[in-house]
Amino acid sequence: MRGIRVAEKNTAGGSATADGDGPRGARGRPRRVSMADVAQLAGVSSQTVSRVSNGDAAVVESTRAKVLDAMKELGYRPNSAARALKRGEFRAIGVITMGLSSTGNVRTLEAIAGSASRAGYAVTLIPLDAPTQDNVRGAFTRLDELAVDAVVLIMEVHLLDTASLTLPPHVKVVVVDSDATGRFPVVDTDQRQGARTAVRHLLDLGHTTVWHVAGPEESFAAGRRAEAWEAVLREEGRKVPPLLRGDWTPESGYEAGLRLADEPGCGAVFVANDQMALGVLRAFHERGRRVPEDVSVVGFDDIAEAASFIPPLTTVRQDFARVGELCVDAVLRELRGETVTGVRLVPTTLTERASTGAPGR
Amino acid sequence: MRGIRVAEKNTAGGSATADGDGPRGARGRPRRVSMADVAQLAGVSSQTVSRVSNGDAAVVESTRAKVLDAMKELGYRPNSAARALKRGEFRAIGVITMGLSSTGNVRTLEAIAGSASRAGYAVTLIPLDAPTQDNVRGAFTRLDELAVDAVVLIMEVHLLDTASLTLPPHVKVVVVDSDATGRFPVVDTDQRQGARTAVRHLLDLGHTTVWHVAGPEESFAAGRRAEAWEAVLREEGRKVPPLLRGDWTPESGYEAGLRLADEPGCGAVFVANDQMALGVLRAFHERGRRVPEDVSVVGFDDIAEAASFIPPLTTVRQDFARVGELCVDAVLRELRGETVTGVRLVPTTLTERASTGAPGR
DNA sequence: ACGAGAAATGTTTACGTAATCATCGGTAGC
DNA sequence: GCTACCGATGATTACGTAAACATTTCTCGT
Repeated sequence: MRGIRVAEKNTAGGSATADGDGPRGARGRPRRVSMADVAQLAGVSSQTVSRVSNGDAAVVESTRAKVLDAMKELGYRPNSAARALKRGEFRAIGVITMGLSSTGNVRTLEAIAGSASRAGYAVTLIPLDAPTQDNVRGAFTRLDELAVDAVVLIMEVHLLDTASLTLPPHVKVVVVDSDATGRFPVVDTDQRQGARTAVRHLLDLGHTTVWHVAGPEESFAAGRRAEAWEAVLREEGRKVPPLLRGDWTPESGYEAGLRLADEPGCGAVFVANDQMALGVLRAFHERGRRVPEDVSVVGFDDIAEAASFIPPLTTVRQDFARVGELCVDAVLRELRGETVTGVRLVPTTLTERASTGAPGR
Repeated sequence: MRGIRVAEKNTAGGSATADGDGPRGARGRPRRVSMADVAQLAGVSSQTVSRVSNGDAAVVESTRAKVLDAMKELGYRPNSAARALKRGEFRAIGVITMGLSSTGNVRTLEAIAGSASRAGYAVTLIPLDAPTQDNVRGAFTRLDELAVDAVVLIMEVHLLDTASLTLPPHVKVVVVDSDATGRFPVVDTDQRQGARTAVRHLLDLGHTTVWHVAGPEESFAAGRRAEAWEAVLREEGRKVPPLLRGDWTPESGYEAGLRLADEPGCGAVFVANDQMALGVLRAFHERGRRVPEDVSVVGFDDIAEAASFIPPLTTVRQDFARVGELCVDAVLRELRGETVTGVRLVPTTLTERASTGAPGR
């Protein structure tokens, strides 16, 4: 048993209904306790029970107490299906993600769930097995059969572009990790600012230029980070080395790292995420390129493991909690009927650790 | 715009209702398309629409076609709230987790979401900010206001033990990462088998004994892994070194690693998860203890990063996908009225990489 | 003391679906 | 040709809640 009990009705004694041992349906199957049951026991109308249940109406203290007692005795719980039907809203937010493998998605999801919960909203997870357009289309098609009032899309932009999606008219949408389509509000980490900070940090340390291991081409975030990297170098009149591209995985970072290890002029690398940075560090380690003595490495994300890499990784910390908060905020505004547009960017902070240092020591 | 359109009603021309421009509620507010609207357009009763919508009743082909056409023209979508109210079930599974920071929780959640989706069930995420008993109690209290038919608890056992929780009587429960309380079905990775495999692997390589960095005391999984570690050593008549304890984080692994680095007799370590193993590897690296030449290290989980550690980590792979699958399976059985009891254990596999080798080279 | 007005509570109804029962038309058996 | 039955479809109703409207009770100013 271990301390878990199943709630029992009528624990306080006293029969709930006059005609037997609790509420029963047509076929004698025990029914859940409804407002009518509470109303009967409390000697009030079911509407008064409703008012007490929703807290907001004017009910005199003595009546409220009677109703609350009756609720407690019967173990009354509002039926959310009936509520949703009557109110025309579910108090639920759907989150569509392409898998939970990436730290960013997960942490954003977690923050959304937290904020939503605090606002009295539930979060329904709508996973996509594979990032195919068919799957995306399918998710959108089923959207209005799903019990959600709004949807947060955590998705790379190319899947939104190309699929000709049909959105149910009453479902509100907020997009993360994508650009402003003009139709939906967008919340995202300030990718440019983060990438600029990383590159400038390396230049400030005295490196003549900075190499870049980018994320996949389809990724909006990867594109922005690469753009900002190049922009800073050009602003500062530095040579722009050829760009290497990975797919966010440590393995792809390792591949890129092997190639960088063979570049004699490579003294500083900005890697587009921490997982790839891990691979880069391993490649450098295997090739005898010391970090940070020979090469400095900066990552992006600040995953839980980054502080324990060899060496501990200097990286751009994303504030996923804030992203999630803003998503929920935008969703709630939309549900209130406000028109929310534009892009809200969440700033990053540079976490300096041991993987960066001055060149040529 | 980027290819996203909002669905329009009546695209095929032809007015939906005789009296105006679409269905409207009492206050003229546009209403969602209901069965009645479809029925009117198709010239049948709403009951027939229901039958078509649910697919299972005997409807003649010509009638079905008429109804389907009308549905398409009006853009009809079933109202899940009304459905849930009528059927008395939500077709939704709640997942209660203590945060999504641990890889295991996330991957189990992901697998649950996938399996549930395939079975036509939605997944509602019920996050707990902090693993306090108040929070757990609160989640359980709100459970039957939430639109779920069943709940999967991914939670360390001590929180279940000590909190005197009250479960709504109609909500089915399945537990992960916990022991058999006798009340609920349990699904879990076979912690013992996994740990035994890890320890035996090290002994088979020729190590005289194996040290262990365990997870926190409150964790059921950590306890089982430590027990199995000790059991194997005793079975084999080996010396049982003192147990070190971490809290699953890389930092705690680093602390343990520093201490192990000072133990001259330590040639093999079984670390209870990969994140702590990362910390151990860093500590060994800093202290000049070569892995695997001087010390062998085995982890547990096989996180995405493990293959890119320095050196790549030999670790026990958990089959989270299978765990999620079995959770959903158990939940669905319970919902069908079957009585599901006992523990279902999912086997692990050892992934051999470069962090283990024969001793004393 | 009386009536206006407000506050508290009750009554009716609709939300959209699907189970149940009723009805209608056709068909096979005699 | 009549009845018994079956398959297809329609009509009614309940699920539990909350909005809208109705009624009752109380308070206060004159």
